[in-house]
Amino acid sequence: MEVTLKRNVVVEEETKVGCVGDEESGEIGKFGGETPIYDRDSSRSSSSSQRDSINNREVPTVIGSERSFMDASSRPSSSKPKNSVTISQETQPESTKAERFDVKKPFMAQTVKDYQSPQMHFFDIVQKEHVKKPDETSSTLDNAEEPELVSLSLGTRASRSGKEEEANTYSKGKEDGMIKEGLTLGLHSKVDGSSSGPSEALLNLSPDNSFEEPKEADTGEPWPPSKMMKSSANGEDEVLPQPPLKRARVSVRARCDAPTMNDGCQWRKYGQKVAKGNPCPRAYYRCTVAPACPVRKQVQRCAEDMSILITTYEGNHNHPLPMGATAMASTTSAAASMLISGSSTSSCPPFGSLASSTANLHGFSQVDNSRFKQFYPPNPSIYSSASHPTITLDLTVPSSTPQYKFSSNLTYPKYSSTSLNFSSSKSNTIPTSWSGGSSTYGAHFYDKNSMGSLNLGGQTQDSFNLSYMHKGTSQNPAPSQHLLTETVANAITSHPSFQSALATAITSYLGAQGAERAGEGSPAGQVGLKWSEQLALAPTYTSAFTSPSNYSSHHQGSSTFLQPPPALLSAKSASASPVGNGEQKS
DNA sequence: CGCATTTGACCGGCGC
DNA sequence: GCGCCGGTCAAATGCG
Repeated sequence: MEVTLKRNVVVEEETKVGCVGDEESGEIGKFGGETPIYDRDSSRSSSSSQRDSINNREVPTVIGSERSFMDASSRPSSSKPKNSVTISQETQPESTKAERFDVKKPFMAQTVKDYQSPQMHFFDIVQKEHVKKPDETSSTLDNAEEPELVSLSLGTRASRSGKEEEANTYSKGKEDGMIKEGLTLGLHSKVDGSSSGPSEALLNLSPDNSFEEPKEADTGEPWPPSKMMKSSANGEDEVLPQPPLKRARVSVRARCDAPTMNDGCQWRKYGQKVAKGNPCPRAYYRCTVAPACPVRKQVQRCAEDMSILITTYEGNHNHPLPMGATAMASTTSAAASMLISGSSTSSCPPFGSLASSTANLHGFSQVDNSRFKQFYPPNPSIYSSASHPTITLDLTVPSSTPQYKFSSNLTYPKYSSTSLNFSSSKSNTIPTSWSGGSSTYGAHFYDKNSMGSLNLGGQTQDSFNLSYMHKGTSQNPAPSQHLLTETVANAITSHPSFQSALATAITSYLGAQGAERAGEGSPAGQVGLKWSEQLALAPTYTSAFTSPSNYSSHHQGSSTFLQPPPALLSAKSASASPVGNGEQKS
């Protein structure tokens, strides 16, 4: 939470990637002068210190420190169902928070407004589509909608039941809020399709889960392959006996002094361990915004560069996200969707035809490998564990102004990993490029939706992967980085998922900086806000990506659309199925 | 007193 | 089958 994504965001896969470390947890604390996250004693003290730091520093941040959320919003322990998440909540800030948010409140309020309208619009569109194409959109979608939004079940099989239960549980708790959630869920389910339904699409990193998880609701949780296999077997899914994928992960590298990045969600630390590849201890957090939220995150310092904090997200939120959390969630979800669609898709039928997915993978992987390795040398260890497809978002930016270049590097054996590198050399200022892309994309997005085809993913991906990636790879096996960059940039631009990911990343990034600066009193914060606003301005795009946490669920839904949920929509649209996992959606 | 964090133990997957 | 390793659990601890 720290919020301070100061500059760079580097994406990496697992923490393993870059870190070499030397230090131990205690040392980590050194960073930032902050409390060492890992260090026990220090941590405690640190915890307090962290808290303080968070509170104090982060204040500027939109959402607030984790802790603040914890306190403010429902705690898991309390298990009280949250009430519907309403915008007001977003603002959540309690009295304490209020202080923090003073500056931002106005912005937030406005932002919320901005989002609402678009979202509403979005929902309408979605509903229309469903109505129009009941058949095509998987049955699941229909299901979801029909009853109440609540039913996430969608096409997914058994897992669904379990998931639904959780979802229900969760929703039950909130009865009041239920409706919204229901919507949210419904959307997700629709969108996601397969996915785990309940959870928000945003974080739905793992397609797999979505299908498989029988029990828990959460999709987020990791399923052992065996389980997955079983479930699949039961199910019908198109899921072939593919090797079970574990949930996709999205790792974000950012420079931060704080022990953890302030992503707007509430997290509770449940474990810490030293991973083999990195001396720096890895901290395990689980989302406490909702009691049953399956989302987990791993935080680890990069040994090489202690200032770099690698945060890996896994799972989908099954609850509305706080405003602050939206950006990150969107980013991660988008990245995940990309990953899924691009690479791991195969595992997830919903995402697209296997063939397409496979093609994507290959293309993607190739590209990455050949070209992007440059950016990120493949680290064998990284992928080794690879049961988890991982996308890395690199937020480390050398210059104060975030530049973005995308490099996707995939080395990937089983799973491709994609990294979005904002730090790269060529840079377009985010705003410029982004804005252009976003707007364009947004238009695109809606169009498609309006058109009724949800399969952004299918076509998009194909086009994206095949066209861009392939071109790059095949045609230009060894293009200069520059070419690569351009190619990638183009691809990204065209690809919704990338865009969304980029947008969110940028947004979050700016927001973070802005927050910091704001805290500092510098105008920069405003800039960040403005930036967000700009994004918001584009109704389509905005709604999808920047929507406030409250809308997160909605947001997800929207995002889902944005991202291509593949096959479901397109290829499989005919079939009922799939579940769509819409998860991915960004 | 309540709660979050810490941390050792435990579990399951994977490779040899 | 064994060991390694990642990830999670849960009792203990300490803070507010």
